[in-house]
Amino acid sequence: MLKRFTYYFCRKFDLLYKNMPRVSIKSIAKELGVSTTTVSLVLSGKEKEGRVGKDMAEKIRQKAKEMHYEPNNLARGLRMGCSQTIGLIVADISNLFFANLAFHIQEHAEKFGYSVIITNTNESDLKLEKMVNVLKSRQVDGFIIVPTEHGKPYVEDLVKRNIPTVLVDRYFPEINAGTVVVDNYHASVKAVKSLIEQGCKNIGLVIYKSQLLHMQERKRGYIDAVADCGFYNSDLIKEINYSLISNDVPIAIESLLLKENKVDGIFFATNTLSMLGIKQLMAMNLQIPEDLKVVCFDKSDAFDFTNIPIPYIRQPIPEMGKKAVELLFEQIKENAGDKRYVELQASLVNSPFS
Amino acid sequence: MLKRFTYYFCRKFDLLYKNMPRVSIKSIAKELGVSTTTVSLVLSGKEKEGRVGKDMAEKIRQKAKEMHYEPNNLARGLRMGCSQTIGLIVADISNLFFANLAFHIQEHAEKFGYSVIITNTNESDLKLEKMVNVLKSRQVDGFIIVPTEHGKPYVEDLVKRNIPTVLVDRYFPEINAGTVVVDNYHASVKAVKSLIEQGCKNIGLVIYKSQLLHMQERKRGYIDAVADCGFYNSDLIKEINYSLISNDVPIAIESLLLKENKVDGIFFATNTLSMLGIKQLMAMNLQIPEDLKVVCFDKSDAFDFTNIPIPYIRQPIPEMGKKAVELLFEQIKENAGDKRYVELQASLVNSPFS
DNA sequence: TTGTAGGCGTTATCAT
DNA sequence: ATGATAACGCCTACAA
Repeated sequence: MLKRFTYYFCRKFDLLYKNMPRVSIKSIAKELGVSTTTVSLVLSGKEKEGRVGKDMAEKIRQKAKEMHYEPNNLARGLRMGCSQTIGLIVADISNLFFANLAFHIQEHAEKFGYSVIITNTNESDLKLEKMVNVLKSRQVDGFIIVPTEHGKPYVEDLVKRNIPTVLVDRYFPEINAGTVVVDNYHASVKAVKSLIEQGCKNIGLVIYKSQLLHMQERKRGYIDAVADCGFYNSDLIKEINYSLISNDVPIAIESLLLKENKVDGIFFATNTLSMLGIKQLMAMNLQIPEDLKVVCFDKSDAFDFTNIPIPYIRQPIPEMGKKAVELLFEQIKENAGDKRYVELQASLVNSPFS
Repeated sequence: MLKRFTYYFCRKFDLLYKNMPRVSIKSIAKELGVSTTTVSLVLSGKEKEGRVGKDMAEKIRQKAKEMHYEPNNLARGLRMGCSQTIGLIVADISNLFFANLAFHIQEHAEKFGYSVIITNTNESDLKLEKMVNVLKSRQVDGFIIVPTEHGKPYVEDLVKRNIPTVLVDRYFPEINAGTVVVDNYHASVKAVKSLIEQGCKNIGLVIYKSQLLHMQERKRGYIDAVADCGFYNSDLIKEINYSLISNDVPIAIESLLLKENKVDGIFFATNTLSMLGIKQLMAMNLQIPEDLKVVCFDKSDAFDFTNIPIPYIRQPIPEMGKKAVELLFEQIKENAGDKRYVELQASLVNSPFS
């Protein structure tokens, strides 16, 4: 990827330089007739070890404030070899799950003086590759990634190059990257069992068609749970193509309700699927939970909107974000060999009484 | 703001340098026995004007790919005086409206080789100030800001310093910054009129208590619309404190339904307010639209979830994001004097049949 | 306690 | 057509 972006706009700075001379450590030093070393020492809080005079230090701080000095993080990053920046790659920041995740990652990273550059893949492997390169160019100190369906090679490459990398939500067990996921298998089991306990015998599954392990685990959880009660029927598993959801979910729902299937419960494996699915159920005038019981993976805003109780699996998003940042910092700090794999437990929540 | 962040982690690079020497223009040059100038010229696509030999150029590109060269944007930013980065400050990235806005800003900025650093204020003025400084330090080429209640001074300061700045959603008309908003006044009028057309005579307003102009405009639109029909009654305006919404919205709703008020329609001025409000209406077992008609500002995921038709004002978020980036680039390119003010029209949508 | 100088990776200017 | 060099702003060994 050597394609370079054209720099349309930078000419502006030819002008800017003359109008507004950037205030730098050097200009402060000149102003006070001291060396840049002294100023740098003071302004980066190293005056203690740096042995700078008490009054000198005060004078410098004073002047810096007066001149509205702001450190240049590009220069510092260049010098120090690290940018204090995290690259976050998610599928789509406008999805509530990722937006929440991003929020918590940011809030936690900020405490350590780190900023976050967020980019979207829109589930495209190509875009993942591109974004990895963009962020690499920007010298991010590490990556937090929600990988795409076939994104493994790009993640693998990062790990091979010893670039701090943490996977969230989705993961590749054979790759030695930091990993933060929920226990998708047991979460699914829990969800399905709850339907069974309510008396469901024909439970349908609506899930994405994907090789990604987190989806496979959710499916496996479903299968084991229904099989355990002798209710397994592969016709009740509806695998939806990501790019065709709006079309395929209603079809799947209708199929599940045909008389040969006649499900009495449905497990939706993601929030988007559940949104579309329940909408379809409504359109078909089915009463939840009277006619049909439902349980979902991930909450949707919609759930506490109605008076229909829709139980869902709650992933601990704040913890996931926090853990992801923690694992990343571990890698950034010390280039340890083995990365940590963190599995969090999800809980079953009965909306809207949560 | 001279407080400096401590650099916990950078020692890592003392190691890294030895393990994995960064491949730079210089290392490519050395490898090929040419000067860095030549390499730079080729790799930044300036070989045409730069008059570099056809075969030389090819050799360099070849080598660069072979060595996995990635340009260092920190260095380039330092040299060029611009970072190809936009600082985006929103209230809360986990809110669907801002998440959507951020998505479209990113997608558009990316086309020009720009990255976006997103930060949240959580509606705190202090945090806005902090974030402006953080992003300044990172040498962002410009700001796109959703300001906080009392954020004016910080925006003003940016503008005074000639730093490209665009306000979105909320704005200060007396500040000469680029501005992208919807016509909140007419949107509100439209919303309220639609209730009136459906026969409502006692229309309540649930809105944030805020001096911000966009809220004031929504309120003004409501007032003018009801006054125009002779239905104005100030008791029907409920102003909610942002930090107390979960508490105050239900109270407001209940108050609107007391027999002395007995509203037959409610206009919610934001999506968060509508979520909480409608939830409360449900809890009170009121049928929409039979018992009470409703209209909202901004959509919520929830709306197409039920079979209840909930009309809402749709802000053109993709266009807003695109326009914001455009206005920003205009400022970055040429330090023009007057900034543009762009007002977009919002439309009334009848969910779920949109 | 303070100063000097070199270099991080780029690009721009000026030579050759 | 290519090269040498300086500079962007910062940090830090090493002097003084």
